[in-house]
Amino acid sequence: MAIKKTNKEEILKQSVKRFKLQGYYNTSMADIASSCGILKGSLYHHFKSKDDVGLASLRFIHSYFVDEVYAIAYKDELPAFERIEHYIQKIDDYFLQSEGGCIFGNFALELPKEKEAFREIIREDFDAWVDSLAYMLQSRYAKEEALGMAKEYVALTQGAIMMMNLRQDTTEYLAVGEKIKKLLKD
Amino acid sequence: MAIKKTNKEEILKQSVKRFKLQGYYNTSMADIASSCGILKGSLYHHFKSKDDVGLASLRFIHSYFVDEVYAIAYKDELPAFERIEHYIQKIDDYFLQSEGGCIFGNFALELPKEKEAFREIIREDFDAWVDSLAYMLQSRYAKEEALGMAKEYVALTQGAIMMMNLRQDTTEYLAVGEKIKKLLKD
Amino acid sequence: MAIKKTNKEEILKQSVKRFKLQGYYNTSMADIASSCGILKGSLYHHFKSKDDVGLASLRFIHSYFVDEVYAIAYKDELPAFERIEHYIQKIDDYFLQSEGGCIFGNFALELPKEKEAFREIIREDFDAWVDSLAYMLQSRYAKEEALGMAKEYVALTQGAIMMMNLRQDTTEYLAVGEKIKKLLKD
Amino acid sequence: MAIKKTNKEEILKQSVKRFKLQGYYNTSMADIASSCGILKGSLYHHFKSKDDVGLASLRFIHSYFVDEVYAIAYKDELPAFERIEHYIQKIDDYFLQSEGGCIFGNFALELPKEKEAFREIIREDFDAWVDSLAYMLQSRYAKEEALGMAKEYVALTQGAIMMMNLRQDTTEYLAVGEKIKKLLKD
DNA sequence: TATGAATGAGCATTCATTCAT
DNA sequence: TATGAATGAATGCTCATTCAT
Repeated sequence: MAIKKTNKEEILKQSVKRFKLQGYYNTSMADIASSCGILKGSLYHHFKSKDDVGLASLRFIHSYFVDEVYAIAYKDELPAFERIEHYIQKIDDYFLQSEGGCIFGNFALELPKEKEAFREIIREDFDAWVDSLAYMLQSRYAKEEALGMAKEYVALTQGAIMMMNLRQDTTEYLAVGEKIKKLLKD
Repeated sequence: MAIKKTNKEEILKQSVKRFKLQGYYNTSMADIASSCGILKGSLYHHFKSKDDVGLASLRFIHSYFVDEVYAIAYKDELPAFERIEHYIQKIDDYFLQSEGGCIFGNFALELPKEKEAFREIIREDFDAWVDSLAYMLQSRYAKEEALGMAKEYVALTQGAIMMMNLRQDTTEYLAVGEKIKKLLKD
Repeated sequence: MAIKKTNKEEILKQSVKRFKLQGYYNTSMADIASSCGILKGSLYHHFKSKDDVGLASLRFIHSYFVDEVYAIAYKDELPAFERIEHYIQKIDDYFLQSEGGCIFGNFALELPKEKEAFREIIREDFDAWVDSLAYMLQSRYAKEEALGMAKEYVALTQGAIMMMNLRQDTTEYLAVGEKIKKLLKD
Repeated sequence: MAIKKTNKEEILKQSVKRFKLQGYYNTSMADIASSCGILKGSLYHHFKSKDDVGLASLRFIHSYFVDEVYAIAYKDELPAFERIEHYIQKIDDYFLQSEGGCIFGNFALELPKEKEAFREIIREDFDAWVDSLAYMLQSRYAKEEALGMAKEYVALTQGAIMMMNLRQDTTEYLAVGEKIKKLLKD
């Protein structure tokens, strides 16, 4: 799952940035290539199509979240509240610093139903997000209740990112994180 | 050679449908025209550019929501709970029956920052949504509290629509409506 | 030859203005219509095609020059120098006041060989110009010499108009008129 | 699928030919591409827009005249009359053999004022033409007089090319060259 | 006559993709 | 791998023209 530390990673970093800021269809292979300082023809040495770049971009970010964020939830050696604090911190770091919102949410709303391969990765990421959150909540809540709460918080976070981008105002988004943490606070 | 008569409203209905299902950039003027049974050149008799169609599409749906949905909130002759029940019913009718989610949310996540004219209408709609919801909640809650709740519920609804589309499952979305209604029940 | 004093004349005035400033191919029927305050479809009640408008525009200006300018040359009751002074005055009035140069010269250089109907009217106008000028010069010079001089002056005037438009400077153009007048001065 | 290799110079040769015969607006990118045996999309590998092709066409011909024609004027090691004979010979070679007249004059009369970039190159070429001609004439005439003569001859040549194209008759055009040469003869 | 809607072809430009070098 | 030239289809848009009202 870990992307090889080749040029591919640089291309994915640039394409994720573009896709988040401009959308998938509004980003051309030439845009991505120019962000990487290469010609668009050269992109095809690394990826066999634009969809391939798009899918790899999703997988790239998914890997990051799985390894660096969702993993925190399962560190059973730490108390749940410490874990959730760190978890929310990591999520905030990502969404507050990188412009353009969440590539999963963006692609979910932009791409048509037919792009099932994309939707599958997006679902996979949201599932991993929900599961990790629910895992922490189970330290206090029943399994089903924790799952319902987690689902709601993931949806709410996506909505809050949308509003944050639209209004250029972080308060609403930050309130969501606080609310989640309060669920395990005492 | 047979001349068909189209009107702006018909074009907007078709374009909204396309934009919601395929996204803005992935929908061509030819797509819209073919949905209307006319040639793409003929579209330019009614709208001067694709952006013009996009903006008019947003205004068209915004008008519908303002007149048919948000207006319900201000019918002071009815008890608040009756109003919110009707309000949620209307919103559900729209989002459960029309495929492709919410054009405001979709455009918010797809279009780049530079398309400020689009973002303005989207913000306007979300504001009207929040305000109308807050107005009903003020029958029981303080002004500030009601506003905060309303904002959260609009964001949550957008997130829930995203998940509903992604998972083809309405339960999470429906739960949001129930939760709002519960705020005024009893 | 005199254009009926209907709306047709107004259309021709506007189309000549547009053609001179923008060129023939760069002027659309919609441009002309908008200059007249009507819709492009309405133009076809007066002219059967764009070429028809173009040809009528040439004939319109040709008529003006024949009646109002070249005719001066043949007023045998006046001395030749008085005639040429008035003649040059009229030509200067036209080319110094109306922007965009000479529609005959412009069309001569823009339109392809295949537009023979246009070229014929242009040649007709230049012939009438040369002939009228030569007629005055014959008061002092032999027929052949006068004709040669006249041809040269017409060509020189066209070149001078080109330079005047290009450099936004009338001195070179005005020098041509003075030089012609000097040919009959004493 | 067979890939042809085109170069910029070949494209410019073909575009100049088309522009001279058909005019700028009446020549499509597809026309130029077809003259080069490539597809219109491929043109954009070499030029970023039609205006870019047009400007490069002007610069291409301007370079030719500067290097191959105007330069003759400054060969001080040759007597002025020999230089002017060679100079006029080169100009005649160009305008008598290549159909469609002078691209500078054609564009000057066709393009609207707003295309200032085009007009600048045209002015530059005419200036270089006037200056080189004036330089030779200064071997016999005072500076100011020589400059005035040169300006007149350039304008006259442009007018004569217009008439030559219109009447398909070279006599008037050739007379201009003879007249210039006579200024330094004897 | 004038309007307004439509046509169908054409325009400049962009796109994802291919491939010889 | 990277380049640069090419492809062929598509895109948004404009055009001259037609015609029912």
